[in-house]
Amino acid sequence: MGIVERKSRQKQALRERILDAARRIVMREGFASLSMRKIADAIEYSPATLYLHFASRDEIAQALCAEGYAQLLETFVPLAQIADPAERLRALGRAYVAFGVAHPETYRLIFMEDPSYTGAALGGVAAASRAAVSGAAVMDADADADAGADAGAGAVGEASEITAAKTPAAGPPVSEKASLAPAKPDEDSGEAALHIMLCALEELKAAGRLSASMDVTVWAEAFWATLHGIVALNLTCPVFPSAPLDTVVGVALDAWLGTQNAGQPRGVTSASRARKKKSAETSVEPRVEPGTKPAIGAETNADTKPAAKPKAASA
Amino acid sequence: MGIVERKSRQKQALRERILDAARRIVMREGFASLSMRKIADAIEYSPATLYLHFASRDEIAQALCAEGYAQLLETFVPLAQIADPAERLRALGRAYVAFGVAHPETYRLIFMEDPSYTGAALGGVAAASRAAVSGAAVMDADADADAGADAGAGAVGEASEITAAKTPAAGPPVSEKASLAPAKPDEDSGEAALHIMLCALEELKAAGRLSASMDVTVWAEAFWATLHGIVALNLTCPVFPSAPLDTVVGVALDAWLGTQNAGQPRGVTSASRARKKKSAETSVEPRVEPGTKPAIGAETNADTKPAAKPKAASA
DNA sequence: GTCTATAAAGAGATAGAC
DNA sequence: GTCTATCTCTTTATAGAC
Repeated sequence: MGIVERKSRQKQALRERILDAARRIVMREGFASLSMRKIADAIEYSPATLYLHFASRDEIAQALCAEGYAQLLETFVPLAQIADPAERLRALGRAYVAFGVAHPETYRLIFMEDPSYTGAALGGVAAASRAAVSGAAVMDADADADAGADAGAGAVGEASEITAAKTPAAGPPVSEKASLAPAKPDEDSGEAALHIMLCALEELKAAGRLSASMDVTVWAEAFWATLHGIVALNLTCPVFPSAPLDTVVGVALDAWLGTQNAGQPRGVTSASRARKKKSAETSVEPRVEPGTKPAIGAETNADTKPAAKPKAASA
Repeated sequence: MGIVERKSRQKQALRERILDAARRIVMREGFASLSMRKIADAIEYSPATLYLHFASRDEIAQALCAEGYAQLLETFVPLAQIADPAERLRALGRAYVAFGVAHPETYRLIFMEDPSYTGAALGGVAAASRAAVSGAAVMDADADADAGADAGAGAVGEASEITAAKTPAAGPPVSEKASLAPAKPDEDSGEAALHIMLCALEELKAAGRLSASMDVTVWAEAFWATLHGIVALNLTCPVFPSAPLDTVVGVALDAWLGTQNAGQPRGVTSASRARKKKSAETSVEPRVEPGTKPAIGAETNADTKPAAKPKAASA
């Protein structure tokens, strides 16, 4: 029986190579210019071979999307343990923007390209959010969010392994993936990511720091829209952030979460912070260069913004 | 000389027909599937003819963008006269979202497609905004604004000229072009539209209703990003507004402009309004069906959301 | 499983006749 | 100015040899 297993492994390996190549092409040239031929060339196989592993270009795109959602979720998980819900939301917001800026083409693919891609991983999120809002008490949800549980450890530092483990398609080694659920790229990581935000919001409301009459889901969607707008404009509008992106994000967070700096991590008064914080601001997500002008943080494994325009198909 | 004029007119007419056809195709099938051949078929000319009027597909796209910006500006102009700056910003925000929802493919083309398209009409906006912030007093520009004159006929009244005036990059005296500025699609309507918002913001600050230390430009950009995010998610994310879009927009406006309903047009208290206003809400822009579930207002000349996915090029 | 070869469709853009 | 005809290039996807 070892033979079939080996073959299965080989097949799986080629599948991964295909996805790897596809991911690289998307990051380099944008999703629009991803083609079966390019993938085939990149992995030095014939185009026909790809169809033995994926039924169509679209299926590859879906797989890439799932990876993207998982990747985003990974940046969220370690932040889920921040105690203060407002501060946690701030961190999540910054991480979200940082993710979009660091992986422009991935973000584009996931959130700005095709409704069917965006919807695929978010299909049940509406239902999920409603469930969270209605029934479950504030904290019960993080039962599945084991990340936050043991995270009782230090600030952000400890949980990093958790996320590291859930890397993409860690497939074989993961054994019981249930415990590491958020890592699986083929799971609905998108919902999980939004769920983290929703939970923080619930706590915020429970703490009385959000109008009791406010519909949490609506608030969350509007908040998300703000973050998405910042990322999207940043990727699409060349003149968008005339000020450093950090500043814009800060203003937005202040608008949504109030100007209070209840949390400890930042030591600037809200008033002075609102205007020009380019210097003192320290972002929460790892590896952010505070002084960077336009980007929030981009060095790690970042998609390079394609020089070639991501148009449909130019001659 | 009448002959050359006639020929010029005919040439111009064909140019318009080309653009008309292109616009229809974009609205029906999305920009990605706009091709020279389709345009040629639509107007019953040969593809080669198109190249006598436009150097490339890209040039046609640029022209469509300019039209789109002008269209957006037109919806802004009548709102520019709303006296209270906060209320004006609310109206502008709602109009912006309504425009995006009513003309999804146009909005996509202008703000979500290619940076070069988005940047073309917004090139100088950063500089312009800075100029507005620094030098000119809040109201000074309305001297030369006759643009709103004919437009102002309708609903909101008299002051529309004010904003219309500041349309172009203010730099060279507006003189003759200013008169018809908002209508001309080939002018930088994009800047003008954003400028209207910027002015309202300046007034808001001048009225002391915005933190004096706040950088207006940053605030404006973040505010814009929120609106853009709402529209963009609405167009791209199938599950986005779980609540009526109106509600989400309302929450966002409350977050940015405070919860006060200083203006008169809406008769709901801010508290009750924030949660479920699907019924009582009356939007400011014309022709808005209050009861509509997902859309803010969509019947007039709306792009139909293409059934075919606006992907790159599917087989 | 993987290949070569190719079908079928579509794109942008141009040459040159009229 | 307009057309026909065509070049060149790209794409997804499949058939059938090996």
